[in-house]
This record gives sequence, C-alpha cells and structure tokens, in this order.
Amino acid sequence: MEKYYSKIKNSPLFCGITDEELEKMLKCFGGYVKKYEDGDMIIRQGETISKIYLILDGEVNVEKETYWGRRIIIQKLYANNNIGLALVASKNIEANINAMCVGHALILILNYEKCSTMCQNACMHHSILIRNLFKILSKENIELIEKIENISQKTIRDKLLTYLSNESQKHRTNIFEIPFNRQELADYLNIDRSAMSFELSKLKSEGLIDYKKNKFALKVEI
Amino acid sequence: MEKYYSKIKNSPLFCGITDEELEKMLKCFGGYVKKYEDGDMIIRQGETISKIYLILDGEVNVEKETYWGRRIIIQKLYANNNIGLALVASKNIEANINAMCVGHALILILNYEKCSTMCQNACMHHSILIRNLFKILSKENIELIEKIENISQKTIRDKLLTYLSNESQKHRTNIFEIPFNRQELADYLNIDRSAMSFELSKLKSEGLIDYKKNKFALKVEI
DNA sequence: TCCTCAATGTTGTAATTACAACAGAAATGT
DNA sequence: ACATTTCTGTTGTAATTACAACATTGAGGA
Repeated sequence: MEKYYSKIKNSPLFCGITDEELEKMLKCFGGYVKKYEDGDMIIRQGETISKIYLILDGEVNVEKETYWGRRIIIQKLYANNNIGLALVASKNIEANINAMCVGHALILILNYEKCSTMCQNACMHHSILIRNLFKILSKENIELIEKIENISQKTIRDKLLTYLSNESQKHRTNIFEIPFNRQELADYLNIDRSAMSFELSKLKSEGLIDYKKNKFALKVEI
Repeated sequence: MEKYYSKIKNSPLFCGITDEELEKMLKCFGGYVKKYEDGDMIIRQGETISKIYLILDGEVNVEKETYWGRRIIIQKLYANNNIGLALVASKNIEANINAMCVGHALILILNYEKCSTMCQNACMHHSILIRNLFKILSKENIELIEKIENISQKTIRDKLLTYLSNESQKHRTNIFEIPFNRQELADYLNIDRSAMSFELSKLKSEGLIDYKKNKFALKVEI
C-alpha cells in the first residue's frame, strides 16, 4: 500500500491534503489497491456502486452495450480519473455503464459511505474530500458535454473535425496524440470504422489534417 | 424574496435545511431571484460562470450551436434543476453551452464563492450545501450518459425506441408525456424533424407505439 | 528472415438520412 | 368566425452511411 502513496497524493482527489493526513484518511476510508487485467470489468451495468474507484495507473473504457449488441465507448479514463463517480451519490440507482480495463491497471478503492459521513477525528478531511469530488465530477460533466458535441455533428467529416479540433484545443497544440485506436475512435464517435478510415484519408489528401497512427496534426483552424 | 421561500426550500439544493437556517443562508450566499422571458439567454457560450442558477419555475434549454449553425439541445431543465452547475467549480473554464429560457422562468441566483468557502456563522450549512451540490451534479451526469445512449443509436427508429423506452422507465409507466415538441425532440436526438415524424408514423402504424401530441404510449417492452 | 495476426485502408452496394417542398392540423389573435 | 401563423405529417430525391469483402501495412514471435 505504502508504495502507492506518491501516486495517490498527486491525484486531484487528495488535492490539498498533507502526507500525514493522507495515511489517516486512507485507513479511515477503508482504502485498498486492486490490480485489474485486460478485459476485466471494474463496474458492470446493473450493479449498485458504493465505492470510489480512483485509477492510479492504466486505462479504463467506460462503455455501454446497445440493445442490439453494438458497443458505445462513452469515455476513456486514465490515471487520476475516477470511475463511475456519479453513481455513488444515489444508492438506489443501478450503474448504467460498464467500466472495462484496457491492459493492466491499478485502482484505489475507497468506501464512499465512510468518506461522506462525518467522523470525530477527520472532520476537515471529509470536507476537503467532498469539495474535491465535486470538482472532479464537474470536470467529467464538461467532458460528457464535449462528447455530446462531438457525436452530434451531422457527418463523419464534421464529427472528425470537431473531435480533432477539440483535442487540439485541450492539448494547446496542433500536433497531438489521441488515446484511441481506429476501432475505438469509431465506437466513440458512433460511426463505422471503415467509413471513418476513408474520410480520414480524404481529409489527409485534401491537406486539412495529417496523421500517422495515433499522432495527428491539424493544418487549419476550424 | 420571501414569497419564493416555499419553492426554494423544497429544492434538492436545500434538502436537509430548516426554515430558519434557509433565511440565513440566502443572505449569506447573496441570493436573489431574477425573472427571465422566452428567448432570454441565462448563460452564454464563452462566459465564465461564478453563480449558481437554481430554476424555481419555468423551463430552460441547455443548447449548443455547431460551427455550421445547427442547434443541439443538450438537455431540458425545469424547476429544482440547476443550470451550468459543472461550470462553477473551475473558475478558468469558459461555458461550453448556452442556456436559453423557454417561456417565463424564475431563477434563484447564488454566489458560489460564498457558498463554497467557509464562514464562521454557517459552517454546517456550507457542508450540507456542498453535499447537495454533489448529489445534484451526479444526477445530471447520469442523465448526460443517458442522452449519449439515446443519440448513439444507429437509426432514427432505434433512437426513438431507446428514448421512449428510457422515458417510460423513468415515469414507471407505459403512458407518459414528453417535454419536447417535435422540432425540439429532433434537435435533442440529432435527427431531421421530418424524417423523425415519418418514422413515428410508421411505428404507430406498426402498433409499437401510440401518441397524440406530446402524450406517448409504448405498446411493447423493448 | 519469414510467418502470422491484428490493425488500418479501400471499394462497391444497399440502406438510411437530410433536405426541400408542400399539405394538413392545431393554436393564436383579432 | 375568420385569418394568420406555427406545428406536424408526407413524399421524392440527392447525399451520406453502414456493411461486407478484400487489400495493405506493421508489429511480434518463431
């Protein structure tokens, strides 16, 4: 457990909390670290979630399966992100997503009940933590709206240009790497992979973008 | 101001707070009520948001305009909902949405800075409020994921069936009213209105659904 | 080095959609 | 009651997409 302290204390979840406090809090919240492997389900659709899952290392896809069996990638999460945080506040709500591990991952698991209810020895901690949780959830909210913007574009071309332009803005540079392979990007943008590949080629040949594997360059201001 | 107290105290934002406390809090948070008319913009894309907007009465559309001029309705909000709550936690982030008033609306406006920082006389209030904010944002988050599910369906038919089936589940009945007119529903589901009308007719003639104006009935379990 | 397999790119076709144009219905104001 | 306007439904056509089938590329292992 101790070997993860440096990772844990750098997460936004424990922002504003000193090293000594951290140890007390982790005990108080029943914190432990669990390893997941490629394809492991961390959260399953239909489950009730009562823990906070903080990614210390690795990559997690938040997915949903349609009634007709197609996969939707809602978001991709990395170190310092929380998984299914919104589900923890309402005990009676079932998870509406799956969280699937991509490659190896280390997840810190905390008991939300213990985090959210006051106790004598750590009143201030709880207060800081809940503020941090609110901030983290806000960020996720804004990203979900951005995803809605991306997939709400009318054509494959517009979806790609909107997505790439948003990524470019986030990276603050015209050259950047995207976290998806082609199939994942297609699942994220809700389009057919091969049709997307075709449109990417077209955009490249028109000189609007350039790319090699996951490295993209935007040639124009959208 | 006093005449709105009953509405305010019934909102989830002030859940768990007594009448006497409420008055103190509203003063402490610099709360006031503002009236908006049809078409008024409550939040504009690009603004920095530092206030909490609680809808006391009326209807608000959270919208986004695409680069190409088409409207996307992200969500529709009513009494007891907060507008742009996620934007308030990160001071440096510009609003990525417009919030537009539909018809008349009454909005309670609070100063978030005063809500989120401690003061001597109301420490406990702040603590309750931030918990409530977390809960509210969680709910909104879950709804955004539901919207992503709706618009991620492949065909107009699947989008309609998924949306209607989700609405039916939320209302816990097969007969329910939807909050959108046809154009708004099309903007919400990201499809063409006339194509949607056509598909609705088809679903009705096939006996899968029935509807009259905004009242819908689902005839099958999806 | 060669083989294998997974990822990516390309193409043709059938299905789906957007769009425009218009018709009918319902709501609104006078 | 009538006129006007807004909302909803219908239809044909051009544009876009999904899908299947196959080609190419590239990485990793034997």
